[in-house]
Amino acid sequence: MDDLKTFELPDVTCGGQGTDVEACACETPRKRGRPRAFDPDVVLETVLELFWMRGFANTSLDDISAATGVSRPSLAATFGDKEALYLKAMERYRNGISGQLDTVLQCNGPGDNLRGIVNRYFDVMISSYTGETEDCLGCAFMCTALNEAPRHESIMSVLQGTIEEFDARFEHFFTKAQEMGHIGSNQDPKVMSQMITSLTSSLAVRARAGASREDLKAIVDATTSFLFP
Amino acid sequence: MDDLKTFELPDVTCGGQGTDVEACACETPRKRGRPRAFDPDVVLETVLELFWMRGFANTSLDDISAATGVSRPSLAATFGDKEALYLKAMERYRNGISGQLDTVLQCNGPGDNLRGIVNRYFDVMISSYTGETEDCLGCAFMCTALNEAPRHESIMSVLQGTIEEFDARFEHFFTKAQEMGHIGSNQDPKVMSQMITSLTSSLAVRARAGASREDLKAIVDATTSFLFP
DNA sequence: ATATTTTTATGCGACATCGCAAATAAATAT
DNA sequence: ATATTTATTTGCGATGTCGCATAAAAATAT
Repeated sequence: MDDLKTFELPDVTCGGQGTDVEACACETPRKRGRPRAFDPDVVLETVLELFWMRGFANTSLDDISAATGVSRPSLAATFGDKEALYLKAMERYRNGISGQLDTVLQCNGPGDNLRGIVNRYFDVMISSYTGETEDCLGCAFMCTALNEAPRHESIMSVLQGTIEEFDARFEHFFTKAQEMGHIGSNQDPKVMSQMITSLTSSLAVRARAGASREDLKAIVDATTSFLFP
Repeated sequence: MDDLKTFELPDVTCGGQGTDVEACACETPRKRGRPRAFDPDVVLETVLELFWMRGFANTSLDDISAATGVSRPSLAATFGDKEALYLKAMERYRNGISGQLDTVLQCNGPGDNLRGIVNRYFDVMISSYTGETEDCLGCAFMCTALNEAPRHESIMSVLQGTIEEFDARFEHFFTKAQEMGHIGSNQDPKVMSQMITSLTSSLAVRARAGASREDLKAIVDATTSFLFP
């Protein structure tokens, strides 16, 4: 059962987070002009929260400026226009999730079975969908990018890329799992993958509509019991 | 196999559509003042298209006025403010889908089996998600309501109601199906229902991201073959 | 110290959006 | 015919939003 170790998926480039202005004196000879008064990553985190809860169109640069304490011209100089800022915030969001999935979608030693791994995956997603506050989060892509995709080619593109990443991840995962005999040779890895991604989008919708962590876990448990008996 | 006929679900109130101004002289003694120069239902159809493709915040009353030929004050007098107009358009959308599901989610005589019924259901949903143009539609609720829900209690409420309607519909459907022995007594109707609703939301997301009718049908076929062998 | 570079602060101008108010138009009731 | 009712048209004012331009500040290079 420990040959599940070979489940790990190829690394997804995970942008350098937590780049503190002061702490980053590791090797940088410090640039020429006036130094930035804010940490771009911290700003992007706040920006993500705003877009996530209010949507792209409903979030003004003034809102962002007020919430981050960074003036509009500084935002523009650092991130570009509103769309570029949105894309950077979403890229960070996606990398954060991807990094967690890289960790969780592999075997943690013997006794770790397929159903356990899949349940861990859903724990990660449920956490990201429900957060730590009372806010109804859901998936930041589904909540905001679905809305904007037809009007912004770049947003459509990143949405498609995210879907493809999830598909590729799970198709690869279940193909490997089948090769090792953890699912029957009569089952289709593609179908298993579709079940997982489908349930994922369903959880995202329900979370946005107010479902609790427990509600979502109950749904996941019932489904994984059925899929991995 | 024809006892599947008892599958039909309770009627969902389906608002009177196609109310033509002239054709509706059936019984109406015609109201007092100046008659309306437009059909509210036709307007709502156009309004839905606008909101669907551009989202709530990105669609201005001026856009709607231009697309429908109805001036802003007339829109306000007929439908109320922007939020009320959105809700009425979405109610019409939902009723349209519900009406189709009432028809399709019941047995059409002997030879109509569970998998056939579920496939018919997905045909309806795929049609509504892909439409007849080149536009990437998806689900109007997921594309727009997920975005606005945290900021508008009424939109959150109609989103929750729609989710509950689908859940109730399929839980009832599979409970009946199980009582009649069309699915094993060891299977959980709730889980089957979750599989269907999950796949539904997945199709909606994929459609919005550009998946074709054929792409979606392939996913549905693979899944229903697995669920109803 | 002075110049150079980069970021920050302030503010203006153009435009879109919404709600509302007043005047006009088209029907029925008496 | 006149009055009444309802819809439509036109237009104004307040607000929000974005992009840009200019001035000030804070660092390094020489």
